[in-house]
Amino acid sequence: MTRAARRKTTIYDVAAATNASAATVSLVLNGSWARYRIKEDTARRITEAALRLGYNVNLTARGLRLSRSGLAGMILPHYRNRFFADLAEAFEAETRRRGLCPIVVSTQRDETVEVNVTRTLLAQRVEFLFIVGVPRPNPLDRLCFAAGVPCVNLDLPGSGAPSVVSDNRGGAERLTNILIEKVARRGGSLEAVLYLGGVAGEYATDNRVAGFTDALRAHGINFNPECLALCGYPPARARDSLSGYFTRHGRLPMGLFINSIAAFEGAIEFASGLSAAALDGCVAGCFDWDPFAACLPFDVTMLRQDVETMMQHAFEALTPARQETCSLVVVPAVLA
Amino acid sequence: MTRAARRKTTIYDVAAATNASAATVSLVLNGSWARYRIKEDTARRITEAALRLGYNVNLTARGLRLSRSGLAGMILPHYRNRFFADLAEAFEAETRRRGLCPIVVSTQRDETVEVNVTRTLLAQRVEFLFIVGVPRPNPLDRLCFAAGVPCVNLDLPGSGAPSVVSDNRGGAERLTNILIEKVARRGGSLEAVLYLGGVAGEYATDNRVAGFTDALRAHGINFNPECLALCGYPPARARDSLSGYFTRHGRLPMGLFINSIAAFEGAIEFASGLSAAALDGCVAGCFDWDPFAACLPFDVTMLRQDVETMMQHAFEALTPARQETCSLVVVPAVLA
DNA sequence: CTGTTAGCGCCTTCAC
DNA sequence: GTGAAGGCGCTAACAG
Repeated sequence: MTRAARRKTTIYDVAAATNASAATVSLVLNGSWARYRIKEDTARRITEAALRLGYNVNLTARGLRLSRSGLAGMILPHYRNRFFADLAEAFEAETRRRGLCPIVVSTQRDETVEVNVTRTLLAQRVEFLFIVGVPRPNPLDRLCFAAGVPCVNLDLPGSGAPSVVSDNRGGAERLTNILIEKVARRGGSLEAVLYLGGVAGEYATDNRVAGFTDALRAHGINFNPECLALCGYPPARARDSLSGYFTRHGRLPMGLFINSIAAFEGAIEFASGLSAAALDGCVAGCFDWDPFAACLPFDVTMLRQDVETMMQHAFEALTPARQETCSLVVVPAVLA
Repeated sequence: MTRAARRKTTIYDVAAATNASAATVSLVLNGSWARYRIKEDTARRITEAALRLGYNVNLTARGLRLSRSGLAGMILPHYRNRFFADLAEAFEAETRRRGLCPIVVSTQRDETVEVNVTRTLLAQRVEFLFIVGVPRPNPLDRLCFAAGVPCVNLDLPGSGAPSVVSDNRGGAERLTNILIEKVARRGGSLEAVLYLGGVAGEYATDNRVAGFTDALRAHGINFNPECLALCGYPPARARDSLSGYFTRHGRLPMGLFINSIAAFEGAIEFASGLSAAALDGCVAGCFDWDPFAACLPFDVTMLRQDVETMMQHAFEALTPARQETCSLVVVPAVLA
């Protein structure tokens, strides 16, 4: 039989092969045959035939019948950093544990793609949807609500559904305190601490900056807006920004608070062109984590977003009651 | 109306609301109404009602009817390096371009998970499956074949389906030549070139080692098995292996051929504890790429697997004729 | 131009 | 213990 001609084997094929009815086959193959007191022999015959014929449930048909697709959806910007990659893997693991099939789709931060993908996933009748790293998730939340599909915003919050985010502010404050302590121990000036990367007006950046300035103020440091280099996300911007600082001050900042791993990449790119002497005595903290960055010959403390805990809260937020409240769960970040 | 009570609106709802039949609604909503010369007014009425009622196709039902799920599957080990992450994103992009919905699932290199996930995806009736980075893909290929679902092995080849892989051997040879040239220009001994990482007996490692030794031989270097530190994949193994070399020889190798990004991570970890003097004059080449690694203060040349081209060949291998041949396409790697 | 009919493969209820 | 029947939502063929 040629490959193209073959139709997949159905419960009817199995039924015909065993002189049983499709209903019996269904009962047996779903394990609920004991409840119907089907003869053990019949059950065995059917199981064997199914195996022999290479039977495989058609989850599409089952989904239609049961109005449950067995699909779970997640959309995220991309897989190219550890935070998103880990989130995707944690989601898949938990999803599989629940007997569902994960559908993770990246949207490259394109709003049109976000909407289209959400529409597609809803049309596929995913049983719930996690919306990760979308700055304005409300339109997507509304789509889910209209479709009666529970959803949760992760990483970036929205008012249209429960949200689970990292403790950007508290984490940044903690990280800054570590930075301050290190600088002080080296006898450096606390004025010379720079915040590098991120975008003003953005949820994560704003909160991290708030934590940063909280810590500075608590140490009696009169805050200077020039300490903020919110130059955006692309590594090249961070590189150029740090380069500019270096040119203006003739040296690196004593302490460097780096907004995220992308900015850190840019900082490293600039630093890699400097002499060892120029780097000496400089300490850094980064709100984000990467295994590569973790083994660099620089004094850098990294904060990791607690993906496991976030995922746990996200799944808890799927219950109908929680869906109504649109609660905001803030998960502490951990030192890497 | 409470959320739980709401049933999703179907074409029947739209039909009832517009005094049309379900078939007409279906035709209109699928855009093929012009072909059936449906009155423009009717079409408009139906379109409007659909929008107003928040109608959304049920792709499950459509899939059942058409025996086409609209789903495309890919399994891969994980998302935690750029090669796999880029592969996943390229797959998604191409898949969406074809009007399909991508399902990418990571298996953590667990054979049981690989089989279960493949089964699930086949049960979801994916229209084809890409199998990425599975050392022994044949069992999975057979499952797909039995289900009549086209599949392609990517990154690691198998004899049960067409395969698309990087030119491990040629790429490694090219990279080694660059390494040799650099070492020679610095007046270093070509004997002191080390291959670090990977596992003997494994497809990718074996081919890369072959390319490595090809290049050495072509330069008249009498091959020494001690130049091969096939210590495995975990960064810590590479770190310890390099540390051992350092202890034995009192210095780093002049040239370092690194099997993959994971080994590079380990090498960096060890190197970060060395003085600048100890690093000076040492050059490295890595068969793999990472944006972070690319901006480190080390002389390292990196080879990137050409994900776009691989993906292109993979999609071409989906045609029935190509499925029969189980061909092997070897895609050149590119300098990063 | 539009409605009717007949399933796609599966599961559940209800007879027998 | 097992089979028959109905229907999940959609679409393609065929009537009108």
